[in-house]
Amino acid sequence: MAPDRRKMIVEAATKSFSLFGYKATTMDQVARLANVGKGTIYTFFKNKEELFEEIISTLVKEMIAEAEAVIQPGLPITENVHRGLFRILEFRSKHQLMIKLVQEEAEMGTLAVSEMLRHVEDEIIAYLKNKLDTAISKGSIPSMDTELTSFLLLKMYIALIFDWEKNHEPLSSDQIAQIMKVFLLRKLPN
Amino acid sequence: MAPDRRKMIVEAATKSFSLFGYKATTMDQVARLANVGKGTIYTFFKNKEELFEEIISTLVKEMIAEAEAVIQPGLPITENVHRGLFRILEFRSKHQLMIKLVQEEAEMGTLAVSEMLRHVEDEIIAYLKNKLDTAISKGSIPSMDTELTSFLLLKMYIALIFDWEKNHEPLSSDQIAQIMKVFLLRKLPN
DNA sequence: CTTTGACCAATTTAGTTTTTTGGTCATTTT
DNA sequence: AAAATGACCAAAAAACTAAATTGGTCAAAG
Repeated sequence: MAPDRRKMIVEAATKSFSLFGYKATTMDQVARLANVGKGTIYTFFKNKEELFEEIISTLVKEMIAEAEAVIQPGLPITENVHRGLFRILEFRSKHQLMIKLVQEEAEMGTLAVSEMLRHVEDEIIAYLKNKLDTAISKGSIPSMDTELTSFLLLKMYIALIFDWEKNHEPLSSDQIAQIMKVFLLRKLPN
Repeated sequence: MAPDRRKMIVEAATKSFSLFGYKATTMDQVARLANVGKGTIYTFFKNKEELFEEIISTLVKEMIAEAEAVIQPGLPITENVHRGLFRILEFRSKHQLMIKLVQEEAEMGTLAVSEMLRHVEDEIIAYLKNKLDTAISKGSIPSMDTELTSFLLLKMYIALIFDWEKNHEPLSSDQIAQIMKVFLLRKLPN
């Protein structure tokens, strides 16, 4: 039963990134936590950033699995887009690694972290766009620029959930759902 | 012909803030540029931040004057809101002081600057809300939550004009106008 | 062939000194 | 007397330095 070193490394790194952030996580620490020599890490990953990438990639997959889990085929597409997006942003604001990374970007502006968060955003938009394209081909919503719409939907959700609350009473899930419908049921330029 | 010292101070400070940003502008420099003893500044302004506030307040007034200048009473409200907002964001992205402040916030995170930019945003939203309230009372657009709508409109504009361009071809003014119409002509929850 | 940790250049941090800064106020100018 | 000034000060920031840490390598061990 040779231990799966790669897996141990990824688990150790995930834990450390979640706890201390990207910058404050040292490769020595990851090696120690993973019960592995430091050099071993470099047989699986070219460098620290690539290890980080693998972890974020897993996180994005989890995120999308979460979204898929709340989507119900019987419901209208507008409701499902809302549920999925809402779940993704909930995930984003509850998941320890995400919390830590967002915090690190805000207060230290670590470059690798900014790039990774941007990448996550792009993945969410791509996922959303895919859903919209399918819905259009099925005739559930009018044809539109799905790239632009996905982009706007995500930006709006982020603004409504994270920025609006800084000055106002939080919006109910229903209110947010209504706002989104305005977008999906009207034709946007394409 | 006693020189208007207050005015000279404000002009010198505006120039210096625009050129070097808030932090890098020293009160000594402002005094020198204004041909005034340093103590004189403090007979007009309680401190550096209050001087900054006065300048930003003037800038907001200019901004709104710019918006008013492109608004034409004959046009539909949706067109006018688009014109005004577009002009405001154009101003924001062209005006030297604004450019410098946005840059300073991004790369140094100066607290006083963040607060001031937030304040500017709030003023724009308040201006917009006022326009929408008037339009509703005249029956030009359906009744809606104007605070929320103004907030969303501004956030969307910023996303479309500044964020979208990072990955995509810039949108035409017409495209942006269309997106905005979707918002103004449909009832949002209130 | 895989794994390792001592090793190294390069970067970061911590500790210290020096300089600069916002703001005051006794003195000067008008 | 009222307004304006700039030398002055405590506090904050910048510059400098020494010390410690880091990501990554590689010869040796397993």
